[in-house]
Amino acid sequence: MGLPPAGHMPFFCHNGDPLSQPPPAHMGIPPYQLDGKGAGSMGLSRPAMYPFSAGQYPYPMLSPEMSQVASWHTPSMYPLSPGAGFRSPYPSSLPISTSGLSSDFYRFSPTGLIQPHPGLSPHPPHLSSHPAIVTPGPKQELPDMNHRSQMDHKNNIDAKNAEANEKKKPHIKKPLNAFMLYMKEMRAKVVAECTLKESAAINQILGRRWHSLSREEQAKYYEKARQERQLHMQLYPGWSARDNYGYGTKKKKRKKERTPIDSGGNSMKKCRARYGLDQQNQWCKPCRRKKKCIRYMESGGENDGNQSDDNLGSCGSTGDAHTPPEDDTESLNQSMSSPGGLSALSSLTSPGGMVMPSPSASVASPSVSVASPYMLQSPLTPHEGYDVKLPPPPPLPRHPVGTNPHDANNPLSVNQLTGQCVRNDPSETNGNKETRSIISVT
DNA sequence: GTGCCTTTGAAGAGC
DNA sequence: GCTCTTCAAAGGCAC
Repeated sequence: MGLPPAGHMPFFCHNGDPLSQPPPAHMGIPPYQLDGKGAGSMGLSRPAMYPFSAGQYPYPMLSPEMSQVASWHTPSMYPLSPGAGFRSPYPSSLPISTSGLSSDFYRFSPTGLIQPHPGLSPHPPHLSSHPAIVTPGPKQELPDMNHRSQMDHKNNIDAKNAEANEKKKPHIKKPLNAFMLYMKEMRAKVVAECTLKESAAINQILGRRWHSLSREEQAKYYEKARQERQLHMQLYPGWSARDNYGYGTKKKKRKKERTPIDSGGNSMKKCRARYGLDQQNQWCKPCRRKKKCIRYMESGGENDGNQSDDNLGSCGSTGDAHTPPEDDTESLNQSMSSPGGLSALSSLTSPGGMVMPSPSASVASPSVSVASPYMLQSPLTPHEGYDVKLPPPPPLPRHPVGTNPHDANNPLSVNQLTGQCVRNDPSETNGNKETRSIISVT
């Protein structure tokens, strides 16, 4: 059959090295990004794929510095975009164009300024063909001029068509969020660098890279996204995200249905319920990211649903067949019943260990996250206080891939160190994909 | 031809 | 206020 699920795909670059290795610790990954899912547990890494020292990071483009150069100092945001018509140049007449905004704002083309809302007036042809601003929707059936008389006879039908056309008004897409902007920018690079073309896999890589970005770099994307939202609001004042619900077809997503455990059960607790607001640092990463609890935690054992969920970003290597999510961090804590030992371990292996003692630990609070650069600008976000009162350091800091002691791919991983492990031969895993699904680290 | 996958973030609806 | 759902991009894949 075709490709394995993206979550189980080995992500290789041409040289066989794992993709998206996070930058070395010295490159300044904020501790709050060293969460399990975003880094370690996503496990895109391949077995024993950390031959390079910090200074030998094989992918310069993966380093925040380089990505920053590529991203922020190039006039065009999509230098690698093959399609010439991908985005028309943003008109210099727009004041916002000088603010460092990406060309992505073309999606809110200046034509939108002329026509603040597509529902108010017909779109000019060039706009209707614009792929990013509004999608043309279903193919429009132009009346055949030869049948005009017949059409005249069917004015009522025309009226209905008009109504239908009105219903088919141009689709105003949502403004891209920070991550989407980042993805658009970096996708081409990842595709060019790697053998992957499948977007699901690419997105996993980009998701990890996103987490490996420095706070400042992410903040730039957040700022761009914020500006894009503002522009979108200006262009389409009456637009609501709700307008796009159910757009196109009867498309109905049911992504999360594959986790039957969500159906309920006392054994499943959410992070919030489990740890409470006071200990958000122990929440799993998605919950922290969302600033709310989005994930059910199973009290014991694993299941396919969880695994698939936890395996996000996994390269699908043997070692990552069970990549411990951040939740597993805790479970590991419990199972080992030796926080001290873990601390020592993490200090051995994780930049988190290096980061935590940092005086800049103010950012160590997961809640401070990056995630809200807005917080830096606006006090409106409900995250005040996290800066003020630092929670005690989490029992086990998050680890970027390669430093996560739980990561079987890490030579210093718990598995490796404890000998519980896991096949680490990339050639084997590469040659026999079937073996990947067999491994389950307990 | 259509939906899914996969990521994060934003926003709306519902309770 | 919290939770859930949908959508935004992207392109290969499955049905």
